[in-house]
Amino acid sequence: MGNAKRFPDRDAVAAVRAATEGLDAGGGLDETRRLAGRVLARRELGKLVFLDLVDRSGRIQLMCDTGRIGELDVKLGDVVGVVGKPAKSRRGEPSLMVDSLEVLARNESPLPDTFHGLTDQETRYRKRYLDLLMNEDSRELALLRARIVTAIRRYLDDEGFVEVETPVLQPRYGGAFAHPFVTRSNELETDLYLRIATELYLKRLIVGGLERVYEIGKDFRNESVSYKHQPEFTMLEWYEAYADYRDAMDRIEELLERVALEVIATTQVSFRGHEVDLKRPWRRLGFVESLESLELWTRDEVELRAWLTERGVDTDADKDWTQLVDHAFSHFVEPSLIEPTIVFGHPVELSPFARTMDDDPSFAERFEYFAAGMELGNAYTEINAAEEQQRRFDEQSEYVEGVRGDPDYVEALSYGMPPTAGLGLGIDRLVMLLSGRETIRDVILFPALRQAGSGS
RNA sequence: GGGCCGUUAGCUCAGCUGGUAGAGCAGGGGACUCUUAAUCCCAAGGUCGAAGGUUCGAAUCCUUCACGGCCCA
Repeated sequence: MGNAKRFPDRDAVAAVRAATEGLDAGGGLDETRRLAGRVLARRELGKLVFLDLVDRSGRIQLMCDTGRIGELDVKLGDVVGVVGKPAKSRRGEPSLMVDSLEVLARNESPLPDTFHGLTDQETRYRKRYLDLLMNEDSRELALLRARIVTAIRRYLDDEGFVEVETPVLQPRYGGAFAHPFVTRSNELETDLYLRIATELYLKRLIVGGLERVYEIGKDFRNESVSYKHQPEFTMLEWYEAYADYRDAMDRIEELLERVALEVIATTQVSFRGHEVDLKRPWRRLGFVESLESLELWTRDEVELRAWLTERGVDTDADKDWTQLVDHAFSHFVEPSLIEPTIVFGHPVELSPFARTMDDDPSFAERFEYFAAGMELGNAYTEINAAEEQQRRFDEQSEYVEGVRGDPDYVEALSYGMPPTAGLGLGIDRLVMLLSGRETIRDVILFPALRQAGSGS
């Protein structure tokens, strides 16, 4: 006992529960089922012992007549394999009448409270295995996240996108405004950056003729954490040749509506006190219009700074108009975007990879999309001319300290890139929205925390 | 980075105005053949996050630090 290396021909707990459906209380089936999982409750009445067995699909009661099957040597938390017959107890509880029970793994450590579960946030994050073990919600959320990612992949695969992988370790980082993590390659004798975006590599693949590509993977940003920020997070980026940002708008609406219906069977979600409906079409709002309506739109740096200061915003960290307008938008507009909203037509200065509008080159064919006051992602018609990209890199390095061009990327464009639409989607935030979880740490199985002090 | 709150048994929590540590669950022993937070009896379980200070005396008051949570930047 306890030495088994496998337990084959297992049924899911949920399947056995379903099999008891038609039974009367006290009734049983004459068919043998095998279950395995963890024992999470025990109620003893002399020679009759009730155990609760939990597997990934659910929970079921085991009835063990020790007069018939012998003494049980099972502790709470042990992993067991059982053979028995589906039945209902006299009280009508779906059960398995156990014929034999085998301990497959021993629990050597005291379990958290079986009634309250594990509620301490810190312990839930640091010892996620205990959280998953004790809290059904937590298990369901992990499975929900997997279903969301699978549904996204299925949609993109069906639409002819190719899933690819691009470097996490990059000699030059780019594709977003963010501070990178730096590491070192001993063999290559060079510093490398953990990617802050996959953008520039994916577009090289469009140059190479892959036409529709996507990547779902981790990006890394060496910045502050909050309920919607973690240093490593999961991002979807797709690039679609022969399409522009309007095509991307249609596609993201379609994707999110479809994923919601597929995974939670509704487009209506509740998040941070907001009721949100992801059903298409979403509201569309011009970037300038969004600020004009708050009397916060101006191209004049001094004027904008004064307006923001008047409204109690500390602009000390904003070095130029670009940062001020970004600050104004994220402080005043973003939190108000509750229903799904596409905000389009950003100032060109904020958008170094986006093509300009035909009727006004000071604005870019770009949009960001929001729900429940939170940005979900960003998209644009990609610059596909090498000279223009180089010029925009040069302009950018005037605005933003530390931003440099990427000659290798510009060279790739010089070979000709089809007109292309690109889009990014924050997977963690989408999971937050669809699950109603209020912090990103809940939807990431192992969130980044400070190293535990001697105290805990 | 700032403000507020928290940290007591493996887990969930009490602990009053400063008087020297409590319960439930889990774990150990025992009773019980339809329980489901099973019930009942017995015994055991603690560096009160850490360090320093005030005091005759500190889980409790003060200071610093660590970690976490919420809000703000």
